[in-house]
Amino acid sequence: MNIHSVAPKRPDLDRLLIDSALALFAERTYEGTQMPAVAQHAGVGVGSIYRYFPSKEALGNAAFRYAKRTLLDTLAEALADGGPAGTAREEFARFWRGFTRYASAHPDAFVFLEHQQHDTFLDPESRALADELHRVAADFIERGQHAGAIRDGDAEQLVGLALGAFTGLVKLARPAGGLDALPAEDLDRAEAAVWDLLHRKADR
Amino acid sequence: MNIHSVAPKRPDLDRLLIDSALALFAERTYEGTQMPAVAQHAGVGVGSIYRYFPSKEALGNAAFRYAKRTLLDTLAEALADGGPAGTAREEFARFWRGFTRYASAHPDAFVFLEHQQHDTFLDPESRALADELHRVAADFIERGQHAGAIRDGDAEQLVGLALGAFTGLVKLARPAGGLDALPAEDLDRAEAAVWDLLHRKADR
Amino acid sequence: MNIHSVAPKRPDLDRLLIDSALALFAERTYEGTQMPAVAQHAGVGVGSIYRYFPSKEALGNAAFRYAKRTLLDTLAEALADGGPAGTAREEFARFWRGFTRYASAHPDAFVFLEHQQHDTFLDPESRALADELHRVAADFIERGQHAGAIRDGDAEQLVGLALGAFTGLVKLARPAGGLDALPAEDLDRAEAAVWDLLHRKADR
Amino acid sequence: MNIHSVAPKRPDLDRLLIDSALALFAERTYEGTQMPAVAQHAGVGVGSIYRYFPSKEALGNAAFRYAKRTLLDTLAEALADGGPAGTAREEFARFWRGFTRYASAHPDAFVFLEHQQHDTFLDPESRALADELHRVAADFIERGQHAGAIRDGDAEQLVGLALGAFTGLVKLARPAGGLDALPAEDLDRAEAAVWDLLHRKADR
DNA sequence: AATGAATGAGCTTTCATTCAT
DNA sequence: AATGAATGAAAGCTCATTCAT
Repeated sequence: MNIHSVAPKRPDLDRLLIDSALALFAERTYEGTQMPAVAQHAGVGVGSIYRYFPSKEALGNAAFRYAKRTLLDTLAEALADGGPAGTAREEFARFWRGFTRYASAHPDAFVFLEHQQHDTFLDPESRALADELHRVAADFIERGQHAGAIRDGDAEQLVGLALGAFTGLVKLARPAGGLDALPAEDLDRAEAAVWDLLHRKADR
Repeated sequence: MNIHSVAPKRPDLDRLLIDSALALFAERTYEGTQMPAVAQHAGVGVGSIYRYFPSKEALGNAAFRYAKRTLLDTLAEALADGGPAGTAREEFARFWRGFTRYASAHPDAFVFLEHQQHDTFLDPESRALADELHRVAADFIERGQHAGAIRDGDAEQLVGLALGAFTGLVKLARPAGGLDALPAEDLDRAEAAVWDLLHRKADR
Repeated sequence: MNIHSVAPKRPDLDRLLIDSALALFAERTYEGTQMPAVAQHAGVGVGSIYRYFPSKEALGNAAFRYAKRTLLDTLAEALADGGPAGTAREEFARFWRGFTRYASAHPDAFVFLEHQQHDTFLDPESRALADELHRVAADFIERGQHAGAIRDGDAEQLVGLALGAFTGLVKLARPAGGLDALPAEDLDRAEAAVWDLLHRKADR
Repeated sequence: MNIHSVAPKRPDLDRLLIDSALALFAERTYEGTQMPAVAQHAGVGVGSIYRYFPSKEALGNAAFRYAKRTLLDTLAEALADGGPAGTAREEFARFWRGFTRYASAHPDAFVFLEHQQHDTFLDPESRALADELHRVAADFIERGQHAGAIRDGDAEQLVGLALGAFTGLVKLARPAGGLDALPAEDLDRAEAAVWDLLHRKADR
C-alpha cells in the first residue's frame, strides 16, 4: 500500500548499476568488464548508464566508494553495537561480526575491494577512502597492544595479516555460496584462529 | 665468420617476455595490460612476442604456469631442505621459508598468482595447476592435525586463512620494496603469528 | 473555466522551434546541433519537438524552407516597394535594402542559408527552393545588361560575386552585433562598392 | 630512378589523410564527416588514422592549419612574384593570381576554409592562424587607400566584401569543375569586377 | 499536450594481431 | 629473426528517437 501514487519507474537506477558493476568487477576485473555487460546485468540499455555516470571510470570509482563506505559503515555499526567494548577480545569479536556481516551481505563488493589492482582507475578521492579501513583497524591493534592483549609488532603488518586471513577465507567460501554457506562452527573456529594470530600469548 | 653464428641473438626471450608480462599483470591486471606494453617493457618489438606466443591468452597462461611452477618448485626445495622434517612446527618453518624466498625473488609473480581474477583467460591445463598449491598445503595441515599440532577444522579453510595472511603481508610490503625491505625481526614475528593461527593450543 | 480553454498553450511553437534551430544551425552546423540543444534553446522538452516535426531532418528542411521563403518574401516586398523601378541602379538599391533588412532581422537565418553544406539533409522540395534566389537575381542582372547598365559576363557568375560580397560583409559584422551595429555610412559605402562590382563603366 | 632502395610503403600518409579530410569536410562539414569515411577515402584502415592524429579534433585542426598555411604561402609567393609591385592594381592582380592558383589547386581546401562554422573544433593555435589572411589583405587595402587607389572605408569590411565575392565565384564554379573549368575570359572579367569593388573612382 | 528517462544504432577510439620489409 | 606500421573487430560513448507518465 504505497502512499506515493506515482512511483518512479526505476527507483535508484544508480544503485542498481553500482551493484551490477560490483558483481562483474568482482568476477572479471574492472578492465575485463565491458559497459554493455554492466547494462545487460542491470537489465537496462547501455545509454542509460551514461545518464548516471559520465564514464566507465566514474562508474568504477562510484562503485569502489560505495562499497568502501558501506563496509566502513557496517563496521562502525558493529563496533558500536552493545555499548563500550570491554576487552580487546570483545572488540575483535565485533570487528569479526562486522566483516562477516558485510562479506555475507555483499560478497561481490568485498572481493572487489580486496583486489589490489585499483591503481588504474581510482581517482584521488577514492584513494583517500582506500586507507580508511586500515587506519581504523590499526588503531584497534595499537590499543590492544598497549593493553597487553595483542602481540608486539608493527600494527599495519598485523592488520595486513589478519585482514588477509579473512580475505583468504572469503575467497575460499565464495564459489561454494559465500560465508553464509559455511557452518557456524567453521566461522567460529576461523574467528578463534585469527584472534590467535593477533593475541599475545600469556606466558613468555 | 662468427663462431657463434647459430647461437640465438636473444637467449631466453620467452622468459624475458614472461617476466615482463608478470610485472605488468601484477600492476594492472591481465586485461588491463596491452601487448605493446609488454613488448616495450621487454625491450622488443610487438611482433616478436608472436614468435614465442601465439596470442595474448597463450602468454597469459604461460606466465601463470611459469609462476605457479616456480612457486611449487621453490616450495618443494624448501620442504626437502634439511632432510625429513621433524615436527609440524619445523615443517611450517620450511613452508614459510619457501614462500618468503619466492615472494622475495618474484614479488610480481606472487602478487599475480594471488589475484583471483584468472577465470577469464586460464585454460584447463593452467586451471589444473592452480589447485596444486592448496593440495600440498592442505596435506601438511591434515598431517599436522593428526599429530595434534594443528587446530581442528577444515584443512582447506585453514590453508585459505594462512595463505591469505601471508598474502596480506606481501601486499603490504610490496609498495615499500617488498618482503626483502622488511626487518628480519618483523618477518619472524609474522611467522610466529601465522603459526599461532594454525597451532593447536596445548591446554583448553 | 477558462474562456481560452481551447487556445493552444504555446501558439506557434513550430516557429519558435524553427528559430531555435536556425540560431543553432548557424552557430554549429546542422550536423553539429543536437535535438536536446534545440529543445533547450526553445525552452521545451525534447519530446515536444517530435510533436511538430517527425525527425531532425524534417526540422532541418522546415527551417531551411522557412528561412529561404522569408528571404524571398522580404526581397519581393523590397523590390515592389515604391512602384515600378526605374533604373537598374534603383532596382539594385531595392535588392540591397531587401537583403539588408533580412540579414538585420534574421542574421542567424541568413548565415545558415549561405552555408554551402546543405547537401546532407535537404530534400528535393528544399533543393528546388534553393535556386530561386539566384534565379531572381540573375534575371535582374540580365535585364541590367540589356539596358547597358550592368557589365557583360555570365549572369550567374555576377550574382555569385555580388551575393558573395554581401555575405562576406554579413559574416564580418556578425560577431560585432550584425549589420545593425554597422554605421549607416559604412553600409552605404558597401552598397556603392557592390554596385561598382556590377556596374558597366560608362566610357569604353 | 630513385636513389632510395627502400621506399616507404605509404609515403606521407599524414598528408594523404589531411587531403581526404579536407575533401570530405568541404562536402559534408567537419561534424558530418565520420572517421571511417575519411579512412575509406584515403584507402586505409580506420585505425591507421589514429597512428597519425590522436583524435578527430586533432585531424580537423591539422587539416585547417595545413590548408590555411598553404593558402598563405601561395599568396606570399604570388605577391613576391615579379619583384616589388608597382601600383595597387598590380598588387591586386597578384592577390587575384594567388587566390586563383590556390582555389584551382585545392578547391576542397578553399571551400573548407571559407566555411564559417569552425568554432566547434578549432583550437587556439588554429584560431590564431585564422585571422592571418585578413591581416595581410587589410594591410594591402590600407596602403592602397593611402595611395588614393582604393576607395575609402573600413579596410576589414572591404576585405570581407572582396574575399566574399571571390568565394561566391568559387562556390558557383565548384560543382561544374572548379575555377579551372571557367573560361579564362570569365576569370578576367571577374577580376576586373572585384577590382572595381575596391577601386576608387577617379572623378567623384 | 508536454515531458524527459530510456533506448540502441552508430560514431569515435583502442588494441590484439598480421605481414611487408 | 625481428620489427612496427597497418588493420579491423570490438570497446567506450553519443544522440535521434520513443513512450510511460
